[in-house]
Amino acid sequence: MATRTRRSQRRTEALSRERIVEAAVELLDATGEGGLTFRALTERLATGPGAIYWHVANKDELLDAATGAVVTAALATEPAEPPDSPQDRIRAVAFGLFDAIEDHPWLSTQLALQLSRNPWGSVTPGIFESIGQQVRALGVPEDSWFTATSALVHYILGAARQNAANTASARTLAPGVDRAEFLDAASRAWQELDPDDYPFIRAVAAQMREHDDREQFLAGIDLVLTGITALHLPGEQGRTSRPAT
Amino acid sequence: MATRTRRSQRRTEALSRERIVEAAVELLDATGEGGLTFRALTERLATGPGAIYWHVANKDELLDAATGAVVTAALATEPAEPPDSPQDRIRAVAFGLFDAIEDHPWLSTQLALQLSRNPWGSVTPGIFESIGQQVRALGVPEDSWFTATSALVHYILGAARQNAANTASARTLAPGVDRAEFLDAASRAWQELDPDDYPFIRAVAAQMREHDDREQFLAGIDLVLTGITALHLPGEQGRTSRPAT
DNA sequence: GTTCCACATGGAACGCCGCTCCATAGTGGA
DNA sequence: TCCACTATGGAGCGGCGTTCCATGTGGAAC
Repeated sequence: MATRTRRSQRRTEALSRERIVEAAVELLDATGEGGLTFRALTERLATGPGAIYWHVANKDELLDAATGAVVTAALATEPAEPPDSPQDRIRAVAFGLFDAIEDHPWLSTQLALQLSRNPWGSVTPGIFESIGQQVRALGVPEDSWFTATSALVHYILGAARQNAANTASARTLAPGVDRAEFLDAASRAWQELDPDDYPFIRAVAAQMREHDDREQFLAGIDLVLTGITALHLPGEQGRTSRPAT
Repeated sequence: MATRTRRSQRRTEALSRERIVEAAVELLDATGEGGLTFRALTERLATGPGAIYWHVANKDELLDAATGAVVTAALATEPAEPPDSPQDRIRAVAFGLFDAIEDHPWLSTQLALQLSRNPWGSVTPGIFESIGQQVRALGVPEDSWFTATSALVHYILGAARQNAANTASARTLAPGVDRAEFLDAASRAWQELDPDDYPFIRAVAAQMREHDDREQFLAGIDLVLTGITALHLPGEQGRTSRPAT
């Protein structure tokens, strides 16, 4: 967040970390994960590698910054109808990330990498914070905050990733075929798996054909929310007999 | 463990896809994700790239095969005490994956990549199948199988990944410092974040210092299981409970 | 026992990558 | 006016995944 309000425009347009990250996001959106190259970036910005490396340490940092920029924007967008409960706010955050991952397919991979490589960088804590604040607002006891938030975040990111992968596969494998047709074909392929090895996947394949993505995603969130409510807020829903740890 | 009963040994030892994958896993374990190189692999196997490419299409396929081999082994290992309920079997599968990811840090990244790139390859369906069969055994109605299984799988892989990232960070950043000291330091760092931007993370940082990883992991699984039970098995809420560890 | 050929091998080389180095142009302060 | 410093862009390095191809090899056919 450097204050680059100065009028120091050496060339037609000043180079800045912000402009580099912006170009990186555009490049990723346009050409996919493999399309972000320092050579492609230098061409698009009409400069050389040295100039870029003056503002950015290396490619990983650039990818992190691009991921952070998109995620921050996704977390900042306000939902259409203002949520009036913590549950609705969690759903709003979840769909914000869901849509961002669908709009930027590379984000899926990048978030996963960020979560496994340096989980406590700048991006992940932002997501945890957004969800965690609502978990707290639900009234979950403090010693369960981390568990509840983890369950929500991991489901949200995992399911959104899987959804985006379906969309991407549909686009890549058969550009003319739309998503529904792709899922239909995939569903039929799963049903031809060995019944002895994959009885469950075969059985579940049928419903894949006619499911609504967002509804499915929402159902998973509600499942986790139900678990949180039942386990930690015994007054409001079913009580369970499991003693607190 | 490899059945090398064939007599077709052209050289001192025959090259085979199996032996290549085995060497790749060893290389990944020893030198990390970046250590798997076709050059390192040719040296270790005392051969040339051409010989390897005869058995394996490209590096991605090799990584997939290595991931598949480790995951299959993890799913196949029987738990110490035989589980007698679907819940226990789910916990056993979860800990099998948890331990595998902890033993092979590269697996974390690789599973995430596999889930986002081609989610319906050979590895992911195996995991879905293992969990899904137990979800079915729980008595969950068929139209909720996918949702329940997704929630479990995504939590398991996400939480295991995060745990492995902590272990790996502890090893990488300070080889002499053990995991507890690392978490302690990280916890203190989080508590110094801006209270306005990160109130939740700050508050949660304290419990990170003294939590037990496996217990925490288990608590998340039980949370999702509770959600499944409460939402889909209204009559049997007590069934989620487990004996105190 | 000899011939033969498809399978299998390993080394050389190609193109692209991230990244470093460096000469130098522009710019604000003394 | 000059200087010190920031910022730039191009040339080039080492390493990567991958391809190509000449050559070795062992079992089947005769």
